[in-house]
Amino acid sequence: MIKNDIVQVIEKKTGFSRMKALKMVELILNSMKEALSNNEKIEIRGFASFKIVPKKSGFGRDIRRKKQIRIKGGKRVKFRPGQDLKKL
Amino acid sequence: MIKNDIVQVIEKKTGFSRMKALKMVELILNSMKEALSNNEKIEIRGFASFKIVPKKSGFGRDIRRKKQIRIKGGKRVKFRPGQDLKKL
DNA sequence: TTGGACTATGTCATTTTTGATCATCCGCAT
DNA sequence: ATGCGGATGATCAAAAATGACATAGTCCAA
Repeated sequence: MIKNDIVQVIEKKTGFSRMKALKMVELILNSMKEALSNNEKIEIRGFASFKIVPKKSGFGRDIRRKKQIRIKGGKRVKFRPGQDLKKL
Repeated sequence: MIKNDIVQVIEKKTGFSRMKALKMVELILNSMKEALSNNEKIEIRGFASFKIVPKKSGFGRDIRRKKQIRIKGGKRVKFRPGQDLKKL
């Protein structure tokens, strides 16, 4: 499923034009991205929760050169599936 | 951020009633849940991708009894943040 | 429709998650 | 506004993800 598939669902279920449906999807995704950008957690019961956690990883590996690589800290988005997504 | 926060964004940006805005959010989340239920992966460029992967974990732990617990296989939803969510 | 931009894949060592359970906290439907 | 059902945190050991990079594959804006 890609973004356009979701847009089509909106079109069918609401009768909106493709552009209007696309706008709906973008609005929702953008508001979620913005919340995460502000280090805010998101919790949607029955779907999932997302939250920002500090990144501590220290090493990785460059396969080609077969040597370790230093990984800088930062932030990560932690995802946790909600109940509905656990019953799969 | 909770579901209602997203609904409010839709209300403001579109002028929809709360109920209509809520319906939009539900429609989108449900279509995503349904896709995952069908073992379908979801890929939204710039946001994130979700896909179903087999659960292989074999052990867990019961704190109270302090002993290992066998964990049965199943499915998991793997989440990968898109580019926009990595620039946080 | 097309190509530019973004994602998947494969690799290794270290970091992080997983999973059951209970109590506490909180989303959100009524 | 309330309460019910769902989510979080803590715990430990084993299992899986992370991260850089190049290539192949694909999403999606114009």
